[in-house]
Amino acid sequence: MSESTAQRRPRDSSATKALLLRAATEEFAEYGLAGARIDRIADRAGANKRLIYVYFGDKDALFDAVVDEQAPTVVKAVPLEDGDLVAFAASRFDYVVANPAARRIAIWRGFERTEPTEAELDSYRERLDSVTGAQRAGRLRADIPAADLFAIVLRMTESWLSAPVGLLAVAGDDPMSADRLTEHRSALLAAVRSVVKPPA
Amino acid sequence: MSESTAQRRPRDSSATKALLLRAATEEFAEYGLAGARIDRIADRAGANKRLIYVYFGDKDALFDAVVDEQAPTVVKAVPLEDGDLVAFAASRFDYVVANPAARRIAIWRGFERTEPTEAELDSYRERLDSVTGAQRAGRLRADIPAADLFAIVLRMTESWLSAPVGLLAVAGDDPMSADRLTEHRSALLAAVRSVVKPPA
DNA sequence: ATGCTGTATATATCTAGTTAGTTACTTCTG
DNA sequence: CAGAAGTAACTAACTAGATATATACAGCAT
Repeated sequence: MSESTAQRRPRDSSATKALLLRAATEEFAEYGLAGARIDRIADRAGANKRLIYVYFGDKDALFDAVVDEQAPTVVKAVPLEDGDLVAFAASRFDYVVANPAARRIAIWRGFERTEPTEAELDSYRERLDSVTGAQRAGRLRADIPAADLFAIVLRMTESWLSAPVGLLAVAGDDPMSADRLTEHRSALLAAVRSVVKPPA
Repeated sequence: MSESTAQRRPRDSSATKALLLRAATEEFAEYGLAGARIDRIADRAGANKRLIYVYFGDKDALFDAVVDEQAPTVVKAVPLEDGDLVAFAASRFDYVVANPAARRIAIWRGFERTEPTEAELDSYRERLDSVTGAQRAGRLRADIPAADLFAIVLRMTESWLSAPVGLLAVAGDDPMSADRLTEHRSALLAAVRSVVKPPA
């Protein structure tokens, strides 16, 4: 009977590997490194547990694989051009709304791991250069160091999504509805504009 | 020999309980709920594991106890008076620098748990009222809803401490030195001032 | 001595990682 | 083109070590 019910997917190692990575991303996003369960990842992927060890190594290596895939994806999806931090904030907000897992992985990564990769360093260097350039050109305020300004704007984009549940609960109904998100988005952008504008 | 080496503390259930709670706070801050180990908590406290179950119940209940103690402490330490969000930001930044565990617990709590307590709701209500009042009085910009403004400022205070390691790494040397923290503090307050100022 | 505070030790459950296989596909050979 | 031989993808069942929780016992204080 298993032949009729459990339609088996054709054998394809790279497809299976991709499914596992996807499942791992969800699982780690939800439970973190320590809370994630290897068995659950295999189940989510509809694949056998053993294949995780074949394709990725141990649990830590799998987590690394997830992080290593996530980071460049975000960087590409959320560009920072000419130091335009307002556009950056808009883009990042949209991205995080659409991909909640990305933010959670990033946070957990910050908790569990410490060493940034070389690619990561490069991408931050690039972003800081962009900010510094815009500061020199007078398009961004220059009384705040580039790194500080960038860090502040970065966190601002997550304010609503990482707000304490208690705050959201008293803030009115369904803080995550499409309308409410749109409302917050404008608020966020107005705030970012105020922060980055060069003083008159 | 254990009698001679391990100078025994006099029996005092409430002192032991407090030690356990303290130890649990550190442990949970460091590893999260799933990553925390009951044995390590008992060790840290220099108390017996069993007492955790006697005084608090199971692991989850212990985590709740930690959270329940943490929240009011932060609220008291970081006041919001007359909707003065700049002073609030300064105070919160200082508090979080001094108590890194508080922030980590709060984040983990946001991940693992969902239901806010009634006391928590009250404290957020109070804070929002304070912001709304200041908006009406023209001391804060009113084009951003109180909840959004508060959420944004709240996250801004953590920008530096929760910044990605990669960013901090390329931002110059020792981002957590006293001098650097002072520098960021002024940057933060300047940014908050810009955000909350009513448009001219 | 009696109840509260504390300890040492057991148990039962979980879970990461393994071992030993089976199933499907590919390729070579007559 | 059959079909044997080889290989890659996959699976189920297991193990060794952790880990949360429970039990049985010991000392202190009133």
